[in-house]
Order: sequence, then C-alpha cells, then structure tokens
Amino acid sequence: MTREPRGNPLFADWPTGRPAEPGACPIRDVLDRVGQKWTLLILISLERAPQRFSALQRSVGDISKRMLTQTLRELERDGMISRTVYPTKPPSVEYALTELGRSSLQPIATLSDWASANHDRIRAARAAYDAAV
Amino acid sequence: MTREPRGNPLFADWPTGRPAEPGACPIRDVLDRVGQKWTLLILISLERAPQRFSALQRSVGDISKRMLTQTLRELERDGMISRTVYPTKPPSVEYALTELGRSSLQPIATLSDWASANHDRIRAARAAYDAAV
DNA sequence: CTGGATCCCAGGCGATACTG
DNA sequence: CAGTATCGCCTGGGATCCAG
Repeated sequence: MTREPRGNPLFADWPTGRPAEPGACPIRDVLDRVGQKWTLLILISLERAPQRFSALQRSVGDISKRMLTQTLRELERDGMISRTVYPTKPPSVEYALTELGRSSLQPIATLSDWASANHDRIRAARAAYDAAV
Repeated sequence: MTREPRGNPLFADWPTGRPAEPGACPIRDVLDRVGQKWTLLILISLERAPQRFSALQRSVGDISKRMLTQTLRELERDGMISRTVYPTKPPSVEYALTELGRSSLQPIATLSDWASANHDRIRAARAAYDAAV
C-alpha cells in the first residue's frame, strides 16, 4: 500500500517486452505457451494417450505439420512432453506427457472450468455491449 | 473411447481458425484474451484497486495508450471490468473489476501458482534441452 | 485527461514442396 | 513416416499525431 517507484514490484520484469531476461516472469512464460494456438489441443490430446506424429495431427484437427512440429518442440524443450524415436523401417516417433506436463493440466482444467461456467455470461456481456453501440 | 469421425468432439469447434462461430469454444475464447500481452497485468492491477486511465498506465508499466485502450475495451466488452465516466472539467474515467472479472482471478491464480512452483523445472528442462543441441 | 486515427514493422501461422 | 525449408499473408502491437 506504500508508494512504489514505478508500479508494483510484481510487475517489474513482467512484460515480455523487456529484452533483459527471457522467461523472467513465470506467469508470462507459461501464459505465452498456453496462449499459443495449438498448445492446449496437443496437451489435451496427449492426455488421452501417448500418440505418434500423424495420429496427433489427425487428433488435433486442422493443424499443419509445421505448427505441429514447432509446438511439439517447444513443449519438449519445456519438459512438458517426451519424444521417443523407434528406429523402425519407416521411423515412428511417440510423444507423451511428462509428469510436469500432466501436472500442468490440473490448473489448466481449473481455468477451463471457469471458462465453461462463465461463457454464457461473457457472451451475454458482449451481446449487450455490441447492442449498445 | 469410441472412434470419432474426425478427432475428439471436444475439438470440433476449437481452433480459432474456424470462421464459423467466433467464441464457439469457451476455453479458446478465454485463453485468447488471457494470453494477450496486457490483459493479466491490467486485471491484477485493478484487483488492487479501481483505477483511472493514467494511473493504470503507470501501474502497468510500459504499455502504450493504444494497447491500454484496446485491452480495456475488450475486457469491458467481455463484462470483466466496468468503465465509469466522471464528467469533471478534464474528464476522468475509472475502471474497476466486475464480479465476473474478480471471479476470473481465482482460476488464474491457480495457474499462476503452478507457474511459479514449476518455473525452475521448466527453466532446467530448457537448459538441458539447449545444452543437448 | 482520455482516448481515436494512422502508419508501420515483427512475428505467428498457414500452404506448399522437398528429404531421410 | 516424420519432419525441414521457403514463401507469403495477416494480425498484434508499438510510435506518433490529433481531438474533445
């Protein structure tokens, strides 16, 4: 409640804009990932069962190979999923959630539940706002 | 667990790409908002106290007027915040969380807690991944 | 003081074609 | 099968100037 020199210390290294430390803020860091177009779809799809590249692509829907690869790489780098290569004649690669990845789905479910529960209110608010143009 | 014609029904209208229904999927809908660069900062900043435009701008940090205005509009449209104009000589406008907005901060806090708790693991995973180039 | 209008760039993302 | 490479579009978002 006291004065702060420039906003809340909490915010000090928040915005992504700061070129200082990439990944400085945990929340931004996680949110930037989760906010990406395909991340959640992939995580949820993998929650049902470990899957191979093409199965994943079919499961997720209309994702391009490019984005599937890219998102999988990022998730792998973050330790959310594992990638196992089986050196068969046509190579097959299986992706699976790690413990970390699985644990992330719990808080995400909380948010998702809120979204489902309040979506009607949001839509109503939008309709009202738009009507009031 | 049965066969689905084209992936999980859950995914049917998920991706933002679908021009069919904007806001068809609650989770995408909410996530697209929350994933935006400034949304969370503004919500959290307003949680501390209702604030006026310029106070908000200072509080959030290095946000431009453009983005502040835009994000506030979207949040207002979604019914997450309220906007009250006081017709003083130089007009002043106060923004505050609505009940809906306040309620959204709870699930967000859950996610945020997870992020804080696991950020070290994520950073470690990244370091390991990058080292293994 | 609180925005709106405009300009412009970087990056996200899709489509397509090629490879081990 | 599981990617990689390239291109090109479109949007997010910063900077700047204008207005009530």
